[in-house]
Amino acid sequence: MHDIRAIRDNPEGFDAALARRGLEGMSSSILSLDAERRAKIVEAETAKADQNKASKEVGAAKARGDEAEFERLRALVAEKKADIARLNEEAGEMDARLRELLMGIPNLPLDEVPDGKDEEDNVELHRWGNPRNFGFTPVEHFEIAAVRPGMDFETAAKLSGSRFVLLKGGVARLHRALAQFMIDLHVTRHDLEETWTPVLVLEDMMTGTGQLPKFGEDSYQTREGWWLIPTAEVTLTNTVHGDLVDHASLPRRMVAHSQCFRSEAGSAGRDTSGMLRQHQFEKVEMVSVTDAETGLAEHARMTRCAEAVLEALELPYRTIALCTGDMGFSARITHDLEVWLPGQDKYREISSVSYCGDFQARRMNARYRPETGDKKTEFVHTLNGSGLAVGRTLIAVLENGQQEDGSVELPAALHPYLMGATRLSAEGKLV
RNA sequence: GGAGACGUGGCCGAGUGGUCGAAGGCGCUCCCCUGCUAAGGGAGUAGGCCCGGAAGGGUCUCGAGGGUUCGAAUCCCUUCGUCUCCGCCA
Repeated sequence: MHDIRAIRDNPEGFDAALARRGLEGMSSSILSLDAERRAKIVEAETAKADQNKASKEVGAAKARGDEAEFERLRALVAEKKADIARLNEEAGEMDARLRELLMGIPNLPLDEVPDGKDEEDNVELHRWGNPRNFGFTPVEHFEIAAVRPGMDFETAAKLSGSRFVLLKGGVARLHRALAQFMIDLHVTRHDLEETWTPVLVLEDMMTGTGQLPKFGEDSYQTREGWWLIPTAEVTLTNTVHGDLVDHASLPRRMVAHSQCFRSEAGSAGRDTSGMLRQHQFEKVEMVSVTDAETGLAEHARMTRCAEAVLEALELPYRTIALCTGDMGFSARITHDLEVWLPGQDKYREISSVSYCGDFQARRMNARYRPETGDKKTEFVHTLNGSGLAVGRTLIAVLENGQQEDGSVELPAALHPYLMGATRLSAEGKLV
């Protein structure tokens, strides 16, 4: 959520930043509503102050036995009451309207974010690794002989409908091994705290990280009112929801492996074959809670943490800076990692690392008290990034390791997680 | 699922209709004393919103929302959350 005072202080800057996102300027409508609201607050509070004053005097009049004065003040208070109720309601309504308006506006891009309309305008920052020279035409993951017995879309469709998958045998084990490997890497080498979280959350948490109120269509809600998290960003980030945290405890670096649930509303027809885009998938997610001073450095660090996973798995990738038009709602800057998928002959997104500034913290009311300077509280700054999407990493490992005979050679880093197995045979066995 | 209890400031915890934004403790900040791996004494210390150049002032907040009342942390209702016992259960 945006700081109304920041908009008041620099409406032109606010509109200019929105324009970079392809949105129309909104400062004038926001500020006129804000002005109306403040005037109403003054009116309501002045009336209320009068009432409070009279109320106090009522007691005094009663105490000294001045019945006439007592009755007069009582009547005065009663009379004021209706006015106050009306003014308060109007002020509250304006406040709610302003809040709703602000809640629906995406975060502003940092200066270093490249301008652009959509993914076409993203900027590649660097590449790592070289796509293998196969000597045959590589196929997509679900077409590899070694994979077919272990990746069952038909049965999953019977159980749950489209965009689900049932993994079996070596493929299922490889999938599990990947998640374990990622968590271990982050915990032992990157010093992130392993965390295990619920996947059902209260509505306020979804609002806190920005999924609600605007994007409810993208997630699932249970009959009881819980939301299924679309990413562990929701739970990890909201660990500080409503808290005044100790500044010395920052940065807090967390990692969790969780199921994620997405309705994929609006992506009908896209990536329908294979397990690239599912309603339910696993992701290893990193979240940092820090302050304004260290936020950007933390973003670079987190990006490196994600890149390290791909490098350890020997998967070629490129790192791109999302342009203003392609960034998510809550982000001020985002770097995506795209892994090479030879079966598609394309780089595809496998991680997204975003710095949100205090945008989510305002929604969550998550603060810290600086130990120096004035003692005013400050909002924390939050970051999140995939490290990595497990299903997509599985795809990448399979496609990049595929052999002409239909088997798959597996990266050395995974061997210990597979009890020494080094490949998936053409029959789908780990050997 | 049944029964009950609880939700107070950074933390712990008192407060059951006015003198309460709120005792006390802890923590933190500043000062004093002490000259020793410490202790003691004093003062200060909630947040949001609004007005104001500032000083300062107003208003709201004791989980949230609503109600009763001249007046509510304190009474009533609703709701969210937490806990306990019983039942059930991975």
